[in-house]
Amino acid sequence: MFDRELEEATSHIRQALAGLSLPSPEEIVWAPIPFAGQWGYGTAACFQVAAAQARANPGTQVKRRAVELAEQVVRKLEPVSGFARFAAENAYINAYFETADYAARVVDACLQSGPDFGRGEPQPDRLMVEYAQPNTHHSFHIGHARNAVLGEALARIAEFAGYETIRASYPGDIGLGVITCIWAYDKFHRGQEPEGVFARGRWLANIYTEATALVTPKDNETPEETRQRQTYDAERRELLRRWDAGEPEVRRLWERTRQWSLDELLEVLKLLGISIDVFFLESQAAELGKSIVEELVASGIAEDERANNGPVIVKIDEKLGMKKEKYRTAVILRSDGTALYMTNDLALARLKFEKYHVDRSIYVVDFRQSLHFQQVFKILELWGFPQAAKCYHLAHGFVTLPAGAMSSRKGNVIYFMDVYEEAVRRVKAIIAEKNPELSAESREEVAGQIGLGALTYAMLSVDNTKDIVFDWETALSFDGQSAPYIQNAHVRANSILKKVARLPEAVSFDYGLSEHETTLINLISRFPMLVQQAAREYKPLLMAGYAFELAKSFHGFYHAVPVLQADRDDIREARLRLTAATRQTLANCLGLLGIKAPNVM
RNA sequence: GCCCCCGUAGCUCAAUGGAUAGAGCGCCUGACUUCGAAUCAGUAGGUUGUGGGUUCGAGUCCCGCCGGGGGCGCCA
Repeated sequence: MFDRELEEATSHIRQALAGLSLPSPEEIVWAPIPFAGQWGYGTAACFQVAAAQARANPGTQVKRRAVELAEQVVRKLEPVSGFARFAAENAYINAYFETADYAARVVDACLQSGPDFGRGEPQPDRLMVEYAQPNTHHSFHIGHARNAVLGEALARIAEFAGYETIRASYPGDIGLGVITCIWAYDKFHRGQEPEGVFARGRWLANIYTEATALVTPKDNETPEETRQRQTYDAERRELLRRWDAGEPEVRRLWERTRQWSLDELLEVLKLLGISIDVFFLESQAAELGKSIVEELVASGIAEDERANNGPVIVKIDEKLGMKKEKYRTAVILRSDGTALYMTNDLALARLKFEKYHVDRSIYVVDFRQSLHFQQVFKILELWGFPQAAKCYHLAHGFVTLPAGAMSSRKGNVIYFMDVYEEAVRRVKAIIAEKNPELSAESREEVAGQIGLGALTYAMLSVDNTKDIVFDWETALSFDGQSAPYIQNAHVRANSILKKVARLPEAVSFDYGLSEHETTLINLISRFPMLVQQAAREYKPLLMAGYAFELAKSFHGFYHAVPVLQADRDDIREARLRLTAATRQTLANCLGLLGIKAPNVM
């Protein structure tokens, strides 16, 4: 927002240094001055110059020299429009903005752009973000929710930052686990089908858990139990073979139950505000994958050990000439010729590049699969895909329970819908207490927005790499650093603004601004740059932290600074516009996180 | 054995190589006849696991060690 001014200041500094017969650093970097209350940007350029001198003249004290230099440079600096003054402080060169101009420019720019405030210029790269890939025949749990919420936030941020963004989902709809579920369904529950999308999905997931228990060896099995289990195991493997052979009866059973899971997935995604552009199903990738394996064997990248009852493998470290084992050996096709996860991911990558023409491909998958994706990307590289360098595995931590990992197979999972419903229940109780006059209709809508917001925020306010230990009180916290706190700031801003018929036209901020106001304006001015940074670093956390900062500043402002009751009309108008700009920025920022900004709560 | 991630306040977590390492929760003390108290103001809390190195400057980068988690040929 202040690129032009800072560029001008940069060239002035270079001139001043030249005037002192000193070389300029290659790059002069500006950062916001950390002290609250006064606005501006500062640069540590003098440290670099002093350091260079110290290298030439040993014995030079760098810090003292940097302080001297900053003072000398500032004395020689010509005024730059937009800046009130330059100051040498602590060896930094600080440029302070013209208060009234700066405030008006920030607020006007925000209100003029409205929902587009912070949106970046269109970028040439096309991105695909792949996320929300639970297996079918399971039910959507809180760990899936973290993945989905994180991927969606990334997609929104990338899109807003200016990249054309395609949202992709890749449910795993086949594999021995899926077949095990179908086997048990057909054997013990044939023809049954509960009412309701969520109830049905959950019911199917329970069958999966029960079925897994039936085929898993137990301690202290009786011979009778062992025989039974082995029979069951043989049955499900036979079913997999029949599936692979394409038997219509098995396929129909599979497709029907799969649809139950996909129906549930779509409902959950809808609830989360996620609209996927491209669905890849794992089962559809197998055929292409197998042909790719043949290609890799033919080109000498892969080795076919099937003649010796082995699988098809790629010795990645060897191919790369690595001394230490790092990427190891990847199995890309089973010895019986059936496709693996790896087979399918190779096919999928190729589809992304060749059919959807993506320049950058982002895989949002938990970090347990880091090696898998490193192998995929390296094989793509060996294969000759230039886009391999632009594949990125966003490895995120997973959601565990205080007692340990969740496991669909073991059935000890926290389902997303249970948490969501509990969140809504709690929010409703609070509304009943704090805002009883809210209409029943609004109450329903708002409770969903707040409850889901709290849950979403709890997942996005932790850095990608960290695990989240799920507990109800933390996940559904409505106080402190939480979505409801931020949403409440939005509501409070709105409650002021709805009392005026029309927002005043652009006004001057030429009065003594309080620190509360300067802090707000400073934060608002930084939003567009932050969007770019979050997109570049794949870090929704930055937006989550920022939204809280902004809300906190607004709450402070709201408490201490009168808006409607301001002493003078011009101050009142300026503060109304500042309030509106804050509301807009809060809404935009929450929107990037996939969190709704209600007008009442 | 090898590879990846993490270690910051009692707890949960922040901090583009830059200025005095910050929030929230919890504890304690205050503020609603006031634009909505789901709020605000204040108190207390630190040898950033550890030892070196690079740098004008390191929580951040490099190496070693300690501790925790994950992964390593036909699960996904």
